[in-house]
Formats: sequence, C-alpha cells, structure tokens
Amino acid sequence: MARPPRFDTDQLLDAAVRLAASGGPAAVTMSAVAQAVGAPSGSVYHRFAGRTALLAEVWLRTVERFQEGYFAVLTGEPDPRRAARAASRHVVAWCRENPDEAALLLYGAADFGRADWSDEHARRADSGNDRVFAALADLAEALGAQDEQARDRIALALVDFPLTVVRRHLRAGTPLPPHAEDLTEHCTAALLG
Amino acid sequence: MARPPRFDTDQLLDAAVRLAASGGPAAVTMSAVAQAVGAPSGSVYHRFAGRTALLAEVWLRTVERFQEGYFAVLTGEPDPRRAARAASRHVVAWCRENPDEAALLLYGAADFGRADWSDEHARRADSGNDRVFAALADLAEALGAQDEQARDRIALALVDFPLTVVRRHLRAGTPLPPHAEDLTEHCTAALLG
DNA sequence: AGCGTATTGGAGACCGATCTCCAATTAATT
DNA sequence: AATTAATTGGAGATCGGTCTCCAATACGCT
Repeated sequence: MARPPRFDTDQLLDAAVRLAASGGPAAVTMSAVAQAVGAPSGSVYHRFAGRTALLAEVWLRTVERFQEGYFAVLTGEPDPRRAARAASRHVVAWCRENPDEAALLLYGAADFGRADWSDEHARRADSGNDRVFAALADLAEALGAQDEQARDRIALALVDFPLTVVRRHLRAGTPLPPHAEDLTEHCTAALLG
Repeated sequence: MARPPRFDTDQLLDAAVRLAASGGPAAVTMSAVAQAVGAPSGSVYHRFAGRTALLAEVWLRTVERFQEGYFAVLTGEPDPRRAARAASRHVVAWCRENPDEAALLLYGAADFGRADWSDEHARRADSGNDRVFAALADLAEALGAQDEQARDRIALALVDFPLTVVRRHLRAGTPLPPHAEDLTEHCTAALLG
C-alpha cells in the first residue's frame, strides 16, 4: 500500500561502514551517506532519526555481527584451551574477511557518540557485551583463573590482543599477512601460560 | 620590540590535549581551544596556520614526548631481555603519569588528519618513528629474532601490547590498576618466549 | 478508477566551525 | 616622546553539515 523503497536500511549502513572505514567516525555524515548511495538527504532521515541514531546503528550492527560468530566459537568447543585458541584465531579471520567492518571495530563505542545514544541503543550495546563477557567469564573459570589479574589476562589474550594484531596492519595500510592467525594463536597460548 | 604574548603555544596545545582526551580528535576545534584558554579565536590562528597544523602539532608533541622516554629506556639497558621488560613497563608507567596524552596515543596519526599534513609535519612524524623502529630492530636482533614473524612479535610485545592494556582501562573509564605494570611485563616476557 | 499511504526528491533554514581582516594594544628601541 | 613590531580582541564572511518541510511519486487495496 505504499511506494516501494529505493534505499533500504542495510544499504545505507553499508555505505556508512565504508565511510567510517576510510575516514573514521567523523566521515559518517548524513550527507556523505546520502551521496554515497545516490539518495537525497531526506531519504536518510526517513530511516534514521538523526546522525546520532545512524552512528549507533552502524556501530551496533557491526559489533553484533562480529559478536555472533565470536560467541559461537567461544561456546562451541568444550575444551577451554582449544576454545581460547579458536577464539583468538577467529578474531583475526573475521577481520580478514570483513576488512571495512574490522576498521570500525578498532574504534570504541565512545567514538560513535555513545554518550548521546538513546536508551534503546545503549541497552542493545550492553546486552551484546554482557553476553560475550559472560561466556568469557565461564571460559576463565574453566581455565582456572583465580584472581582479577588472571581474568584480565584472559580477556587481553582472547579479545584485545588479536584486535591489536589487526590494528597494527590496518594502521600501516598493509593487508593482514597470511601468518597472522598463526601468530595470534601462538601469542594467545603464550599469554595463557 | 613587541607586545608580550598572553597565550603561548604550549598552553594552547595543553588545552588541545585535554579536548582530544575527552572527546577525541573531532573535539579539537579552533574555537574550542580558544574558548578553553579564554582567548579569542584570532590568537589561535596566530600560532597555527589552521586546524590541520594544530592537529599535527598536538599529535607530534605528544608522540615525541612519549618516544623520548621510550627510546631512552630501549637503548639504556645493555641486556636485551631486561631492556624489553623495562620498555613494556615504561609504556604503562608513562600512560599512568600522563593520562590525557595517553588517550591521544591510542588514536593514530590518521585520526589527526595526517593525510592533510604539511611535508614538514609528515617528516617529523617519520623521523621519530624511524628512530624508535631502528632501536626496536636492534633489540630484535639482539634477541635473536630471525624472520619477519619474530620481529612482528617483538614489536607487538614491546609497543602494541602495553598500549592495549592501557586502552582497555581508558575505554572502560577505570583508572589503571596498580598491577598493570606487572601484568604487562609478565605478558611481554611470555610473548618473547 | 480512485483512495490511502509510504517514500522520494529536493529546497532551504539554521547552526557551528574555519578562517580573514583590521583596529586597538603593549612593550622594546631609538 | 616617537617609532616600530608583534600580538590581542573581536567582527563577520563563508562553508558544510544537520535537520525540517512538503509537493510529487508510485504502489496496494477496494
């Protein structure tokens, strides 16, 4: 009962991802997104309440896509040491397959204006993080982590370190070398001791 | 032979650092800096050719301050393993003492508009990086690193990993815990094998 | 065929940031 | 005291981005 949309939400978000990947969050403006898909700015405002909402959605879609696979790897393997290695490999592999979205992941929610997000958007961010954090805590327990320092170390080994390997190459502008997964897995194992 | 300046360069850069630390590079605008020190915008333009130059200077001053101490630690200790541990500790300690500047360090030159910098600014950035990179290469050799993968691992252990520990806490908004230096040194040692 | 509705497509108001310009100010020099 | 030079302290032009508004459009439904 209505005119068919010419520009759907995902198409606009895809453009936003490309813009953010090449120019950072600051490059994600309503006009830039509109221009990138060849739409008038009015159409962008039809999908997103404002720039704040667009930034929130582009960040959340990216993080949720990443977390989906990451969570599956984390919980899909009963042996905790193998799960840990698989998780750290997965981070690098996902970034290799999704270089633009990976570039987003290296920023933080704060860079995408989290302070101004609606409650709904903030809630979505929290719930995704909580789920991964819980899985990580289970794994930490299975690995015998006792104190906070040991848990910190596990989070570093399974999330932050792999992202750092990716960051290094993305910043340098070079593609991820073939051995990046091996290097990361190796280092993760070393960090777990 | 002239009216004495009321606002000197470092004072303006200090304000720029605070702005960048709390709101990212995007928050560093000419007017925001002027307002932060109580100066009219004209005075800011008297010191910096434009926003591009201001961003370059704020980034370069920060990185050069960091690199100065880092380079000293890297080259001041003859035993390579001890030098490596000291370097990784130093990164965390420096960030603890300079939290605002540390927040800048977690971004990249690209976020401070490196693509638009003057040749002079770009040269300064390269020369600082080259110096540290050379010291790091010497250390890698002393540690017996053979292939590229081993060198990557050393750079990760001595620079990227410590910064990641800092990033984790800065992003979470929590202060660096007392054991951060120990944790980092431990992990660096583990990464070096 | 005609109605209702969701979307398009674009014009333009508004706002904040960059940058220019220049008279006024202040201090060292002559 | 007069001169000169560097800086201040703004006023305002200009540009780009956000956001509003509405007529035109195209489809499903009756």
